[in-house]
Amino acid sequence: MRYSKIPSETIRRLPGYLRALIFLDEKSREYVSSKVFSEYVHVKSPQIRKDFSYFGAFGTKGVGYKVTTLIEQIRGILKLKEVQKAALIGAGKLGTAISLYDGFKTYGFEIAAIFDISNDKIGTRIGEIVVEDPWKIATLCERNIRVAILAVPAESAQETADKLVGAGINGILNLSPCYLAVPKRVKVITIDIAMELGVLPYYS
Amino acid sequence: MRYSKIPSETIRRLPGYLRALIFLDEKSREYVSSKVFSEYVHVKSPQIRKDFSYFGAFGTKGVGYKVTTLIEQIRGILKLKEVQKAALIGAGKLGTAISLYDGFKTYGFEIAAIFDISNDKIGTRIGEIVVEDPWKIATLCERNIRVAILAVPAESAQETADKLVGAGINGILNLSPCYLAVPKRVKVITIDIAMELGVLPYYS
DNA sequence: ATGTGCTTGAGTTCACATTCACAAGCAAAG
DNA sequence: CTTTGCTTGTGAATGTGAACTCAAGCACAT
Ligand SMILES: NC(=O)c1ccc[n+]([C@@H]2O[C@H](COP(=O)([O-])OP(=O)(O)OC[C@H]3O[C@@H](n4cnc5c(N)ncnc54)[C@H](O)[C@@H]3O)[C@@H](O)[C@H]2O)c1
Ligand SMILES: NC(=O)c1ccc[n+]([C@@H]2O[C@H](COP(=O)([O-])OP(=O)(O)OC[C@H]3O[C@@H](n4cnc5c(N)ncnc54)[C@H](O)[C@@H]3O)[C@@H](O)[C@H]2O)c1
Repeated sequence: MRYSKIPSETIRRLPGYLRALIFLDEKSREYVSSKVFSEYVHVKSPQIRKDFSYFGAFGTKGVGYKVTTLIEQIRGILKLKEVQKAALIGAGKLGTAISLYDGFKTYGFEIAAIFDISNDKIGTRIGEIVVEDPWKIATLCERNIRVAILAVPAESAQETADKLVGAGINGILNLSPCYLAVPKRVKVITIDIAMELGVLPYYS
Repeated sequence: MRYSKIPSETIRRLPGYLRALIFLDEKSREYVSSKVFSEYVHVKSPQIRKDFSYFGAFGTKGVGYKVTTLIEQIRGILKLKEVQKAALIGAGKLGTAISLYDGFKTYGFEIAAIFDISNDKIGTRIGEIVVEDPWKIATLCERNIRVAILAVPAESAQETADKLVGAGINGILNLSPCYLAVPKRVKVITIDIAMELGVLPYYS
């Protein structure tokens, strides 16, 4: 069947599916049924089948889904097939940890540029990448970088976001505890680690 | 009116409301209407009013909500009134950044203990806190620590979570890219920063 | 005291997401 | 070839949350 609209919640679950599938692939598992997969991703099996069915029918009845084709399908849907270059703004404590983190490549991201306003940091190397002056953010578009990770202090987050928008970026992962005002064409995801902790005591 | 069930989405929004209200309070704003508040939290105003109304009627018609009482109310609902001590497990790159981060106190959290398995780290100080051997995790309960932040490698995440559960913890913030199996009484929140990035290209 | 303007609180409607249930279908064995 | 057992894919039912609306109510001006 052809679905006209895909629930945003389905999209939100896909990266989690991808992560689990890559894990299964590394374990050389060839096929997985929605029932078994359910254990890995903590999503009920009818939900998993429905999610996949929005994009077509790529399972085999009686057998399950082939892990490698599923990985390819999800990569295709999420546009993660070719490596996406990302910029990191703010090489402080959190920014440095992130720039040295290798978990981004699971999703096809590669940190390709780092910017920081501090003179102590400009010109130094973090891993393989030389830290640049923020005015060079304007060159991101011509360097084919369309995604940015924002790890600057909250006070500077909006102005930096404005620069990024001006540079033609179309996605921002914001790690500061604040909302960013951006044009509709730009997608922002905000992760406030401390804020997430805030709900824990409620459930205790 | 007395509501029997509070939507989980409402609870999820409360820490964001709290953050914005604290910001307004610092700016010495005394009252805020749902319309104005809407701009700060990016939630539509009828939604905001409904969320608050689940817990009672603490607004004033024609005027809005008093910022300070709202802060107290939300702190009460989320059980954030008294300071909650938290433990950090894993003093690596990410763990160190987190332990030096002061944004947790907004929500009444204070990192009160740090554990790491590396001999190079045990006994050293991060900020004011001395890094301890993980076997001491068992003492958390008697030290009145009920919440833990998990920043160990993914391979060790489950075993560490088991130790934490054994120590009587009832909330875990998991920063590793994996699911944790825990008893129902323990609430786990997993934040996989890289995974969140995964949806960005889809929306480009 | 009365009117004006604005905001809350909540019942109702609407939209979206999850779950259910089962026919359809493949694989492997007999 | 047929049977058996399991799993998919999907319409329909259910559940959950968001949005809309508007009567009720407070503050302040007149
Ligand atoms: N450290 C954490 O664990 C943690 C956790 C959650 C959220 N955060 C958030 O992440 C952000 C960074 O935190 P941090 O602990 O790394 O802070 P930090 O002070 O260690 O680092 C901030 C870095 O940004 C640079 N910077 C400042 N203004 C800039 C600008 N306009 N352009 C480019 N670079 C600029 C500074 O030179 C510094 O190197 C903050 O918004 C913080 O609230 C941090
Ligand atoms: N660095 C990042 O930006 C980043 C981003 C997202 C997620 N993560 C996740 O956070 C976790 C930590 O990442 P990191 O970059 O800080 O790694 P890291 O290797 O720098 O630090 C891990 C620390 O955990 C300690 N450790 C290992 N096993 C332990 C155990 N059983 N008990 C106690 N301590 C133990 C190690 O000694 C080390 O100090 C990983 O799961 C990683 O996937 C990191």
